[in-house]
Amino acid sequence: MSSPRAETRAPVGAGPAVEAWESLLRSQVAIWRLLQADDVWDTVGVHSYDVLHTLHRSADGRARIRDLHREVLLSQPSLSRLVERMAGAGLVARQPDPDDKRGTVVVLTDAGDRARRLVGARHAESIRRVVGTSLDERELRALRMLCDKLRRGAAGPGRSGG
Amino acid sequence: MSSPRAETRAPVGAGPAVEAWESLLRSQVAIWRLLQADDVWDTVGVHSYDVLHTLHRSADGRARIRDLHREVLLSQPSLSRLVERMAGAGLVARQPDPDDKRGTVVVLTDAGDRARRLVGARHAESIRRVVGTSLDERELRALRMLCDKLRRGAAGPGRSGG
DNA sequence: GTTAAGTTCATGCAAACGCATGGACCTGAG
DNA sequence: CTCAGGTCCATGCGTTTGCATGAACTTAAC
Repeated sequence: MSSPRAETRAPVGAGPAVEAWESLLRSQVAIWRLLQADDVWDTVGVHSYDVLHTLHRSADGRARIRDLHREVLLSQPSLSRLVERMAGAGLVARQPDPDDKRGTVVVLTDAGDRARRLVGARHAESIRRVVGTSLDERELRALRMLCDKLRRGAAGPGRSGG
Repeated sequence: MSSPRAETRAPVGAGPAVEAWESLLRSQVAIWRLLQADDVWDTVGVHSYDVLHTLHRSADGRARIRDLHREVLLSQPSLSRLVERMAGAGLVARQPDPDDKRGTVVVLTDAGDRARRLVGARHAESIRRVVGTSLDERELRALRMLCDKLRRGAAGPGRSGG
């Protein structure tokens, strides 16, 4: 009760887009907390797993650093150094790109894929427990559809200050 | 060498929960990128704004560090130091909690609220442009509903490795 | 060929982060 | 009261991050 700054507009009504984004962000934070705490990231860190996962989804388990950078939420220098560390740990290998001598191709090694599979299995179980118990299958599919649409929309327009 | 991993199960079909989460995460990353790049975080950083925003939503513009920690995706020590910096910048003030002498109450100052409002307005506009153009109002409401449900579900159960 | 502009990745450096830990305080049992 | 266990915040310390920048290369124009 009572109110400190009573004249502030839009306490929760800043428009459906803002509300949706806020809800998306908060839920993501809440779930991320659980996944990070509950899951076992003993062998590879979260970002490392993200790289391994992205490589796994790429053709032949290899991708340019530039492409990884689009998927992983990490600055380019940070990603560069992460890959360097992962290469040191034997999870990936770095090769020069024959088609573009500026490029560095990151290749998923057997050890890297083994680690990815191990962590991925436990991670998936975590997700099913945390996410899968809150929504039923119909809702999960709807959520996926909306997020996919959102992502596709963000990839194209939205660029340049309106 | 040779074909890397032809027998890997579940390339995309790891279950609806995993798919939904992955989609949520990826869309969040894509949009976050745009918002970070496009928006103007010149005066306050992203985490600082998060703190300011959370304080604004709290009763009387004040909250314990413990409560802020639940909302902001940051470790407790990092949050502690962020608040310290923000206090140094005059965005917030720190007071001992009279009811719990362990606690530190963070109070939103006028300058902090001014900064929050300024950044918040531009940020909201960014969100409307990036998020609001991809989904219509019906979809935005559906997304919000699903994410809220997800967050409520994550708050209660999901704890302890079942 | 030559030159200018754009792209891709790596490195120097300061700032920020998380983990482990410690001190102060609260809570509950005996 | 006393004592054990839990909570809350701050600090030491090594690691990681992002920004700014540079080197190497590609692309396009002339």
